[in-house]
Parts: sequence; C-alpha cells; structure tokens
Amino acid sequence: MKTIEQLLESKNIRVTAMRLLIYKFLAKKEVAVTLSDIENAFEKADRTTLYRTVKTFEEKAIVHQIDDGTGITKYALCEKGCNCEIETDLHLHFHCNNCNETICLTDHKIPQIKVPDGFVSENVNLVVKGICDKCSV
Amino acid sequence: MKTIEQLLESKNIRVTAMRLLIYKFLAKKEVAVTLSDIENAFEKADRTTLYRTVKTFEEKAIVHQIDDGTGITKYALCEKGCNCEIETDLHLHFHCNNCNETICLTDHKIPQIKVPDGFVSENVNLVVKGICDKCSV
DNA sequence: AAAACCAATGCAATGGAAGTGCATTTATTA
DNA sequence: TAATAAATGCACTTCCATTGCATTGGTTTT
Ligand SMILES: [Mn+2]
Ligand SMILES: [Mn+2]
Ligand SMILES: [Zn+2]
Ligand SMILES: [Zn+2]
Repeated sequence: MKTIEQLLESKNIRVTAMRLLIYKFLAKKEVAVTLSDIENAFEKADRTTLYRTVKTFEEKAIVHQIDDGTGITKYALCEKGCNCEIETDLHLHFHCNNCNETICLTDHKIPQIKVPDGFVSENVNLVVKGICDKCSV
Repeated sequence: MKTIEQLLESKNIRVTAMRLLIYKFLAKKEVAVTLSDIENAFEKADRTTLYRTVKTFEEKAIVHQIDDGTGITKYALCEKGCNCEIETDLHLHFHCNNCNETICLTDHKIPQIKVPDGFVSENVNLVVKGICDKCSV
C-alpha cells in the first residue's frame, strides 16, 4: 500500500501541497470530473495550476482523460496497474443523460473491434450513454 | 434514384443554392468534415450560414455528427435509409492518427455492449483510432 | 548558510470552436 | 403586387483550452 507521496515520487513528480490535494479530490470522487469541477473545489488556486497539475498527472498516467461526447474533457484516476496506453487495458465509460455524470466502468473492458483490411487499430474509445444506476431506480 | 432537390423536399427543407452546394461538398468527400473544412471550401459564404445549414441537415437526419475525440465535431452524410436515432443503426468510426481524418465504417455496426445492472444503455459512441488504409501501405 | 538553479504557481492574454440576436435579403404565399 | 416567412450575413458573446512570462518556493551546489 503506497502513500500518495510515494506514488508521485515513483513517477518523478514532485510532491506539492496542491498536487496532494488534487489527487485526494480525484480519489474521493467516484465520477469523472471536469477542470471546472476542480476549480470549484479549489477556488483559491489558479485555474492554470489546476490545469497543469492535471496535465502532469495525465502524462505520468496517474489520471486518464475521458471524452464522453459532452464537449468537455473529463478526468479520472487510473486504476492501480492501469496502463492507459495499452489497448487491452481500455475500459468503457458510461455517461448518464439524466444526471450528466460520467463514470469509468473499469471492469468492463472494450471488446475486440474488427476493422476493415488495411486499417490498423491502435486505440478504442467507447462511451455508452443512457441512464445510470442512481438515476434508473 | 432521388435528386438532391427531391431529398431535401422530402424532408421539408427548402432548396437553396447554398444547401445544394454544401450537400454536394459532403457527398464528394469520403471523410467526415469539420465546420472549418466547409468554411474553407466556401470562403464567400458566412460561417453562420454554413453552421446553420449543417445543423438543419443534422436535425433532419441528412448528416450525422461524429465525435472522434479530437475535440472538433465532424459531420458526414447519412447513408440512405440510415436512421441515426436508432441505436441498432449505429456504425463505428475510424480516426487515423496519421492523416488525422475520420471516416464512417458504415457497414461495421457497433456490437452489443453489456453494462452493469441498473444501468440502461440508450446510445453508444465507438471510435477506433489507428492508421487508416491509405496511410498503412 | 548563501547563491544558483529549476520547477511550480499565478496572472494575463490568446485562440478556437460553438452559439445567438438582430438586420437584411430572398423566396413563398396571399 | 403586397404581405409574410424563411434564409443569409454581420457582429457579438460564451466557454473551454492553452500559452508566455513574471514570481514564488523548494532543491542542489558551492
Ligand atoms: Mn476511465
Ligand atoms: Mn458515420
Ligand atoms: Zn445518472
Ligand atoms: Zn490516414
């Protein structure tokens, strides 16, 4: 069980107060968040800092970006051992048309998609839209 | 074999010079296009007109919108008989990481995607990224 | 410990794309 | 032809993403 500090250091990211706070914020969220969400949670911090922190996390595979079709990019923590770059690791995402939230379905891996001859698949983005469990009761 | 005029009229869209031109432009393109692409092709026309024309086409199911993850929405003509609203009709899209173009794989339908209990799937967006046939030779 | 260094943060500005209000032109209908 | 409605054009706005540059703060070197 790694501490957050150890995790950051293992990826050559300097530990700062801001980074720890943002990491914890993402960790306690069970849904993907936008930059605005983070902004609202840390009103004293500058947008740019938050932006760059998330980008750093993204580069170092601490978070992954989610394009759920709303036009606003969202972010969520990577699972332990998740290597976002590897295709086989890709899970699907669910976007609720009711509460407008997006979540990772981390144990729903994307099935193998056939593409025509001559095409090479490197990566797949799969977003299911509908009604989430909280909204469908 | 319908003419473009007949197609537009059958969907209660008035035939105008601009609309015919944009339709033909989309028809001769084999890839999905952005609004900027259309702008560049019709520099004498106003952005707004092009924008609203595409939106009209979209509402009337003449084109469908494609979110390929680049952050810029693209559009492509619907196939004959294609009903974009119906889930079973949804085909997948391929985005080439090399030439940056996106194409409809109209005869590659999206497989049934399982979602966890309590979730209701209404719609699926599936984009495969990689190298297209033209770039992979 | 002080100086030098580099990364992190903050501030301001930019750019791109999407969208809207309103005036004007053009086509349709009465 | 006059009245009406839709299409187009222009200007402006909003929202999100991104960058340049100055400043702060922590680390390393002397
Ligand atoms: Mn995810
Ligand atoms: Mn398509
Ligand atoms: Zn919901
Ligand atoms: Zn290509």
